[in-house]
Amino acid sequence: MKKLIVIDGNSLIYRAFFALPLLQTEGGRYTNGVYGFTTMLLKMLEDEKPDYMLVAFDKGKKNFRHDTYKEYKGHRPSTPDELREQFKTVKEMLELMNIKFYEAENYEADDIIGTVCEQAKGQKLKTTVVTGDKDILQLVDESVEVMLTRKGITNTERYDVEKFKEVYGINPAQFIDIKGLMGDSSDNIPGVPGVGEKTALKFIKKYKDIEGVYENVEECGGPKMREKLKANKDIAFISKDLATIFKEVPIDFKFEDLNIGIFDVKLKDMFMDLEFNSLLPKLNIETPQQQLKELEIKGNTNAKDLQNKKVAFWWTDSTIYVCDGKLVYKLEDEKQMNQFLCDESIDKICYDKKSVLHKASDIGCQPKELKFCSVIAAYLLKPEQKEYTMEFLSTNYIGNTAVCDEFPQNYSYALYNIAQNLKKELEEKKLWKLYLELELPLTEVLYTMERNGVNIDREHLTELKDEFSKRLADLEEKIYSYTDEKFNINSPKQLGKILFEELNLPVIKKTKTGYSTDVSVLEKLRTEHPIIEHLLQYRMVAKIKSTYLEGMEGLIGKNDGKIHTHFNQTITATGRLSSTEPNLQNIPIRVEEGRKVRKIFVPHQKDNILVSLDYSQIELRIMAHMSQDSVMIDGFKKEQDIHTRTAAEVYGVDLEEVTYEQRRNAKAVNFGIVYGISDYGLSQNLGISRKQAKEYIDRYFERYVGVKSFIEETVEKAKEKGYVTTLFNRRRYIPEINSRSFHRRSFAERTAVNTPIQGTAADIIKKAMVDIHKANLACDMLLQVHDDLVFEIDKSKADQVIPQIRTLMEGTIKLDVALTVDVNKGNNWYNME
DNA sequence: AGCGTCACG
DNA sequence: ACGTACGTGACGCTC
Repeated sequence: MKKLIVIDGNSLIYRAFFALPLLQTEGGRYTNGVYGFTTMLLKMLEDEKPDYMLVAFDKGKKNFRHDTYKEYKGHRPSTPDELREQFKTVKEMLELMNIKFYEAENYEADDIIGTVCEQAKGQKLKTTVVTGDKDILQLVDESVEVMLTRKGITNTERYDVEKFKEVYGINPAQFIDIKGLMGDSSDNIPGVPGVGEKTALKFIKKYKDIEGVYENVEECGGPKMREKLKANKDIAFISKDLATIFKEVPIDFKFEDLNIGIFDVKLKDMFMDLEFNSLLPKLNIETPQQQLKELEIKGNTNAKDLQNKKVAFWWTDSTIYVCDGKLVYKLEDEKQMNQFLCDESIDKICYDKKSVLHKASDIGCQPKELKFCSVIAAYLLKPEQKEYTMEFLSTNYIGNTAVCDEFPQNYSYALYNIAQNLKKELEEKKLWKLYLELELPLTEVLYTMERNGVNIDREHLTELKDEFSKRLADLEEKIYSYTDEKFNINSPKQLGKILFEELNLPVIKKTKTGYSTDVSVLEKLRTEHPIIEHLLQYRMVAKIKSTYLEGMEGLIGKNDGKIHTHFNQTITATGRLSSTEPNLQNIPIRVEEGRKVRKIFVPHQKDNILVSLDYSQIELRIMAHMSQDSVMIDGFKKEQDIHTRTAAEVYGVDLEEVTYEQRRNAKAVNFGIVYGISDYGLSQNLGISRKQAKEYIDRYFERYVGVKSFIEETVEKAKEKGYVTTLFNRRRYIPEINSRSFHRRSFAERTAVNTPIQGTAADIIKKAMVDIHKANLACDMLLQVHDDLVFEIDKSKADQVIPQIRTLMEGTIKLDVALTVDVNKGNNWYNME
């Protein structure tokens, strides 16, 4: 029989407060109530080893009993300040212990306890109520016992039905009749004057209940007593009502939520803060491995055994380990694994949902109710983290480093507990909605895109490769014609030696290790020597050939001739996706030669076309919305070219008069604004002096005062809170925002400005992807390139589907400036118009 | 493994 | 005096 412990929080804290000396920490916090409560709770966990636990608290001073009798508990002195502050501490501690607590408006802790005991009966649980309040004794029955604290805190007396009868000589249910007659001075329940415990017990033993007493009132006691009973009949019944625990408090909970989990690591810190040094050794936060020694592992489990459970699972090559928080089950048969994954009655927590979906697909199954993905949850909490290994998750969310490959079953158990803590923290930080409505559904979209893949025109790839190989050989020859001997052009070290030592060209920039030979340097040397032009060409051609042609070729699927990139959802600190093996988010487009690579990406069926829909100026639109800058909003409302408008503002000319040069500069400033502008950065980008760059920026801020104050406020808020957020509440911590190092602090400030913008843009397109996926349109989503979605669509359906996609993309969120989407289509990713 | 370089948004 | 524009990934070289 499973065991439930219900604790009367108010009662225990009060009792501890008055029983113990007024303990104080060095910092002046009062801790005696917390200390006594904690000691008791730890003792209960240790001695009773319950399966479930719950703590009930009173809420507010008033409850429904005041409606019938407004003097109820009227004589109670108000809670001392030294005690009041301790309730909050206890609740914080319970959070870290993963122990649920409840309070309900208009009810007392007793009523919650009564309600829980009642519901526990339906679950066939053995319940122990821990309290210092004798009123609770009325709940004692075959399945409920009460631990009553006596003097002190941990000194208790256990009341089951037998014990109760022995002490009082009546049934526990009759306790309220006793109370009705004798009243309770501490609760200010009046009762019948002149009737004490002895008399009350005598009457109730004889007549069963108050009703019985009044039916036979003429036989009771002497004439004086009869007089009092008759005169106070109403009071007696009201008193009984007041003493009766209400068992139908509307609280929402499931017993599985009350599972005893693992203490949060932070509990140790809390104990140290509270100076509970004597309790620290008791805290012995057990590792999953230690606990697993006692855990039964059921091999060759049938998936049916797991129905209706909430579980976490860990999938190794040939085995799925499933844990329901108590037991670990082992699924070794592929058919059983399949059934388990597809069973809609099983709530599943996994480590990495997207890889589970892929693995499941390999055994021909579409998992259901994969409700929790630990890596995604951890990513939203710490997006700047590089990896979310099990080691990371267990040290950070259950305070344990002992999970290891040697015992894969431990992973399922650890995961079960990790997930509870991740969820809790997501809720605390208001990230749950983002998680549940955006990131988790997006995982399925990304899985589908990865499975779809992009078809490749192999023949054309070969042609391009030949062409670029020939060009590379020509360039190589030309480069060597200027040097004494051949060298490795791809080696920056060797090239630096040739340029700056053999050809004696001026050194523009240095790297940590030697001369810099990057594009910006070569561009400045262009007029100095004819070799430079060829080097620039060589670099470009070599890049295209190695990265985009040869690199791509090796990743074409043998069976389907397609490329299946991996969209990683947990890499970027801002919320963007990333793409690897291959990276399809950086296929060349800006320079014609590179752009040709896009010709190899083609539809996989001849009646299909590729369609790309991209958000126009999404980041600047978000900046306009967030900053509420009137000039920027005006530009977008009038559908003006944003860079031209900026140039007109900054140079003080009409829109029509803006020159190409002015627009180019304005565009660079606009980009800079989104990046968290600096004069140095702008000067590098435009190839101008820092002084000049600073003048541009100053002029910009004169015209765009809303943007200026938005940037200042954003930095200010980051300094205050330590993090920044997007419109969808995605969060990124900026720890260095208060650094004493100018360099680190400046970097942090730019990050603080850029992240809400870039992150909101990421939120928006992610939402669009989820919406499009849900709409089940006649299209295959293939790629996402930050502000761009690429689809494959049947030619004959394109005119119908494209507007549907566009409407969804433009409608993801209502900003103060409209979101607009441009459409391009073609028979490959190059020919798009 | 870390660096330099360069492709994209 | 400081010395970078924001966010990524892949390649080749060097150690």
